[in-house]
Amino acid sequence: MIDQPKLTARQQEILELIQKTIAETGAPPTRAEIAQVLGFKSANAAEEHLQALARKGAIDLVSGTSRGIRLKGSSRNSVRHNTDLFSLPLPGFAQLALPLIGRVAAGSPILAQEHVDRTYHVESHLFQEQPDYLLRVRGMSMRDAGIMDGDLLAVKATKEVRNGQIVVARLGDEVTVKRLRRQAGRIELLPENPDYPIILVNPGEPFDIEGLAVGLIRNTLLM
Amino acid sequence: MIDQPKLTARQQEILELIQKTIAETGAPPTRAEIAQVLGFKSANAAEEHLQALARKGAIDLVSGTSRGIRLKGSSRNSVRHNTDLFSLPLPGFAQLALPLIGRVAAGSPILAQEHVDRTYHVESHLFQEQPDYLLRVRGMSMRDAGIMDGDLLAVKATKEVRNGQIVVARLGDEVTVKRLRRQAGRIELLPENPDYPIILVNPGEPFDIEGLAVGLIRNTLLM
DNA sequence: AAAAAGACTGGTTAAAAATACAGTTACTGG
DNA sequence: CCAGTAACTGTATTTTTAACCAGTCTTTTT
Repeated sequence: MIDQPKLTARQQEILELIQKTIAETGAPPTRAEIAQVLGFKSANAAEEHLQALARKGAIDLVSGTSRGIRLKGSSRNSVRHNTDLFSLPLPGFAQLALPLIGRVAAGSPILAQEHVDRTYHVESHLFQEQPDYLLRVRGMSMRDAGIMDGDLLAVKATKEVRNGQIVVARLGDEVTVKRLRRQAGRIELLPENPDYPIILVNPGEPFDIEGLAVGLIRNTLLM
Repeated sequence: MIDQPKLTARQQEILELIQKTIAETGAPPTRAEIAQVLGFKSANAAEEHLQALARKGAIDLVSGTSRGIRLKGSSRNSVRHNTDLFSLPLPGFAQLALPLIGRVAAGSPILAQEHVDRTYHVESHLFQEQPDYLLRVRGMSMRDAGIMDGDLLAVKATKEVRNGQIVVARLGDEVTVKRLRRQAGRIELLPENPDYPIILVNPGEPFDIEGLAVGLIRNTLLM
């Protein structure tokens, strides 16, 4: 057998993670996945460990290909780790941590810590555009668009919104969800419920686009 | 074990290529690699074959993940998997794999493999009750309950439903989402849209409760 | 003590990959 | 004959991923 210079404890950990990922998901992990599982804040830490492992002959790296990690020699017949209850969990997919924003206090930025009720984790591809946070909807002004009181609106924090899209807007201290209409230099916020008034934004009035609605989650369907 | 509808010759070829690629390189192929080997000029051809294989239950597609192809059942000759595919991405956040059911073919069980479009992963505590699958809603019969065409209804596969809850019911070959009303030994399925008729279930007619609506996801909010 | 290696953070960039959409062609079963 | 399915081509867009650079801090090794 080819010699294998001894690995550091950390490198051994990385190697076992690779074996485990292959055993469980059928494919080697990406740098980002390794970093996530081991708690690195930078995928580069994983990259360097992989290069060290490749230098020491434990793995081969296939350049330019995703998940291009190949086990070599004795690494290939890996131990089954699954019986270990305390083994590290693995992501099989990209995950998003979405803070749930409840009431937004007057005047404060929407993503301020004190608004965060809790955090939900969902698959990042659940929505077409990646959201940044969840906003609990208050009131029925968007009822006819199927956005009900208590719903969690998935919002992407951007000011790049197109005409007719549903946006999160701030008018002074008030945060509201409405459909945006920009025409003839005028901005209107349209409710989707005839019982609510159209909001006209007059020039000079405090107004800001906080984000774009990209999806919706309702977890209060039971009764 | 779940049945596997027969594959076309081409689909069988794709499946064998996936098996071969895993055996030789240790990871599943990309769409582009499949296309190159089989001589397709567009990677989309591979994509469509993969989706067909996923519908027929031969593979699982992990959305948004490079080389996110997982062999299932008898296709998985050598690679041992965790019985139920799921480890947790982070301690404390149990993830749920929810198959998305698209069209439900006449007469077949709702969870039949060929209906599964793809699998989404969400945190298991996102909804009050743990769902078993997502059902793509068709039509506007529940509009006034905020359930719109194209929405993904999170459904718990149970027959234990209470009066007034929103359920997935089967009437013969038809699967429908309605509010349930049981009174005086009579069962009614109520739409939440005055344009749709109340469905009266007469005794003796084929009728079954497929599940309970526990939540909703809308990923088609953008326009 | 100085140099080297190990273990990271943080940011950038370009290629790889997934995936959507609009078509085309051929075949198949009512 | 028509609708539906299978099997593609071609284009486009966005996310994922690999890979590199510049640092910091600590532990080994010489």
